[in-house]
Amino acid sequence: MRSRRDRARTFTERARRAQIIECAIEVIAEAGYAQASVSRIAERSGVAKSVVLYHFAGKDELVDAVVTRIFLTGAAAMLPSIDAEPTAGGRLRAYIHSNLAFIDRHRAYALAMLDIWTSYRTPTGQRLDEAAAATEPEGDLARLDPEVIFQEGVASGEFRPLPARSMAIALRQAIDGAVLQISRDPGFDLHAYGADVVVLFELGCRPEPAGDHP
Amino acid sequence: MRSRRDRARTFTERARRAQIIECAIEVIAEAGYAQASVSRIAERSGVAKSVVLYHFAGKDELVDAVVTRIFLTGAAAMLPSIDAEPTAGGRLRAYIHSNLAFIDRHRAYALAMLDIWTSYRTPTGQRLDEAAAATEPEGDLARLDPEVIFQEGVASGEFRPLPARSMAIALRQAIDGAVLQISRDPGFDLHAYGADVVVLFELGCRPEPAGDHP
Amino acid sequence: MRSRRDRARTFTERARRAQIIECAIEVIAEAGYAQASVSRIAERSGVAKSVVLYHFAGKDELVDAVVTRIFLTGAAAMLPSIDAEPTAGGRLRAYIHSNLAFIDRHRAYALAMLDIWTSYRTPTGQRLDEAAAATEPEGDLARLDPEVIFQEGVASGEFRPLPARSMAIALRQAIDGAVLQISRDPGFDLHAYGADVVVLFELGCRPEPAGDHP
Amino acid sequence: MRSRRDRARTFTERARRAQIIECAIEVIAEAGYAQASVSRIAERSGVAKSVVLYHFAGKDELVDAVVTRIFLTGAAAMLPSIDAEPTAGGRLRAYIHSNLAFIDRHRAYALAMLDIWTSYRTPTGQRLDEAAAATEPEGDLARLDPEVIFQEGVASGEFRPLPARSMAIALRQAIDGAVLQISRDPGFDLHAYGADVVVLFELGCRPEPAGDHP
DNA sequence: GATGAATGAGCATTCATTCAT
DNA sequence: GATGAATGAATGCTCATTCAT
Repeated sequence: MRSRRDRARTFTERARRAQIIECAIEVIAEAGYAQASVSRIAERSGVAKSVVLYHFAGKDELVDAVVTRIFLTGAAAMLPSIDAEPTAGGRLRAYIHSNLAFIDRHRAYALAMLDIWTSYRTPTGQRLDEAAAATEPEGDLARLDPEVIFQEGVASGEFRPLPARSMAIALRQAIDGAVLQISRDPGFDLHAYGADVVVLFELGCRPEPAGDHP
Repeated sequence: MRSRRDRARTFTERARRAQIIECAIEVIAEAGYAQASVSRIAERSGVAKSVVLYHFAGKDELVDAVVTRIFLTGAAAMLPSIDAEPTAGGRLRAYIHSNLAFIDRHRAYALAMLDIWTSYRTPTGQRLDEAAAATEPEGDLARLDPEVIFQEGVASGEFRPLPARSMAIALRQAIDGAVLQISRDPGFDLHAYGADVVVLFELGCRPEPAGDHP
Repeated sequence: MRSRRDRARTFTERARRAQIIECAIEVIAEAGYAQASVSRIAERSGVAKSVVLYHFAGKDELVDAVVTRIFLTGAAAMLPSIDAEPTAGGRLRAYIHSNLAFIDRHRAYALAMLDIWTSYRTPTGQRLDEAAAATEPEGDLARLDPEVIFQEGVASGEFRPLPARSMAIALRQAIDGAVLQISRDPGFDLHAYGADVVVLFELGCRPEPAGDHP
Repeated sequence: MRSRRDRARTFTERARRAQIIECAIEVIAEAGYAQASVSRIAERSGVAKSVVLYHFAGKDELVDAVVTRIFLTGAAAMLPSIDAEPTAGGRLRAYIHSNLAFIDRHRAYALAMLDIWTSYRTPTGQRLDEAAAATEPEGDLARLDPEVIFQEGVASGEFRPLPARSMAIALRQAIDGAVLQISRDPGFDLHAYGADVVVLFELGCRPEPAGDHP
């Protein structure tokens, strides 16, 4: 669902939007989505509350823009590393490491995304998925879905015949778990955790040696 | 008048409390913690808003009761299966299967718990962990912490020398991922997913055969 | 306006009422009228909230009973001293001293009375005067009105031809001022203040010597 | 957005605030402080409840503004008359007359102030004194404290060696008594009462003639 | 006599949103 | 473009009162 202002924005308009989005991310990351009122976001941005709602049709559109911004930034950070890998195993490792590196470098982004992901609900109780899925670029979403990597690994024989969907769920959750950890303990070692997750999934994907199940 | 906590509650009181707790769980599961106002919970319970606050000192006490109720139900469902297993591997499997079975049988409980776990913040921004840790029975909490299982498996040589903390995070997240899935797709096959997670962690925990890395 | 239970109360009933009245006075004195909810008064009395409203038709009737209790106690403490004095000047001194002595000995009574006097309002905004005036024994009220003393002093020539009404207002207020003081500083010296007030009014009432206004 | 206090208020803002303060004073004067809810004040102002809370951070800030408004108006009305008098006796008369004149001309102000003064309690039970003392201009407060006048009169020999504190209490109470009277009987003659109080305190302060106590 | 339970009216406050300027 | 002002809906909570037992 595109706003009437989606096309042909002036430079100022784009700059203001970007600034407000950035501040919204910070506020959500620091105080949590529930405490991130339009007022607080405006205050952080140094503009009047009504300015925020001038640039965004409503709070939902702002959240939408925030999600898109985080997603695109994440995709830009992760896709090159992943696409550079020729093997499914390589892409799996690259996926995990680049995602955790992104989380480490853009903690506010990761925290905000997780918080929105878990807290955002429409008045009817639905989660983020629908609206977001509609606005996000299909292509990138697919390329960032680890299920594809697992499927490719199985198809090429690199991985055992594993259930790609279940593995993808477990992997996404393992990575999101890292965000939860840094929200509780900023000193949490993301790099080490990433290595541990890589090992877990490497062991969990390896084709069984012939004599393993005699 | 003795204070509400001082003495045993009457039958009516216990029944009402239980009913309100149950309704609160349903509302949280359906609409999310943020949308679960005292009003909505009362409405669902078929009583006036003030009745809820007559039986619970405040919203915090209600949430507390909800968390305790879910936790105790979960612990009662999981601990027997886990404690019955003599090996760490057996306990790991029992942990996963009993947890997913509990999620399947008490979907609202699982959804509500996950939502509270991720959404609840004290006014100062802290998450559930602290308050909960203080009020919940120490012993059960520890026995339900998968980190212990991993540590025991490593100690006994059943498992490879794995990082217990990271593995516990990944496992908890893998299980919570199942809750997220059923919230999006009630037809999601929890049993199959459980089996897949068991395999992933069995493979990820197995001691390396001597000649594995020649 | 007399409640239907005004006559023929059992012993238990009277005891309960007296106990609740006493507790109400304490609570009002300590926390202020606005904070003196039926709940708090019941709690202090060690009975259920509904018991208070079983013995008193409503909060207003309770306040009424409190006011009457305080007034009667005060009258009983003051009237003998006052009535024992043959002269208006003597009665004036006795009035001030006995009133301040009563305040000192029954601080909770005095504080509660002042608080009700200044804080109590009917929903329409009217002060205590009406309802109270209706229930209090006319005779005692009149004998405790300092205006009468001033009138008698003027009539007998003991006092200058002073405006009895204004003097009575000023005197009542001077005495109530003492209650305000102890509410702010319990160490306030009521006895010394009483002596000062006596001097002020003695000087203010003395007939002018012949040559004073040449 | 700059915080509400940061910079000069706009004309509209100042006007609305003044209007709401004025209405708050009226409501407090008529119905009493305890009954003066934000709702009633808004209703009287002809605006929505939320408008009041848009212009004042909370009820406390509104009450603060009310107290300041009344105090400053009163000080402006009284100080010139008092400061114009060279003698303590003159200042005493000016104090009483200017105060009663102010009460007469701004009846709502006087009633509201008295009600706040006697009814306002912080959640911890403290009265207005502390917070007010902190925010009000030190100088004016001191110059409006009658105790100083009594002390000066004693020091200069104009007055007998009287207890300044007790006299100040009695005087303040005598004046507040006038406010109570008009709240009960709007026809009460403030001017005449003022003259009576002046006489009372003149007689009560006069140095004793040498042969007075033979 | 006593009380637990229930309730509606009211409270201060927060918030997303609208609108005239 | 930007914003101050206004507003209604909703939130958690308190309280006096009613009523069946």
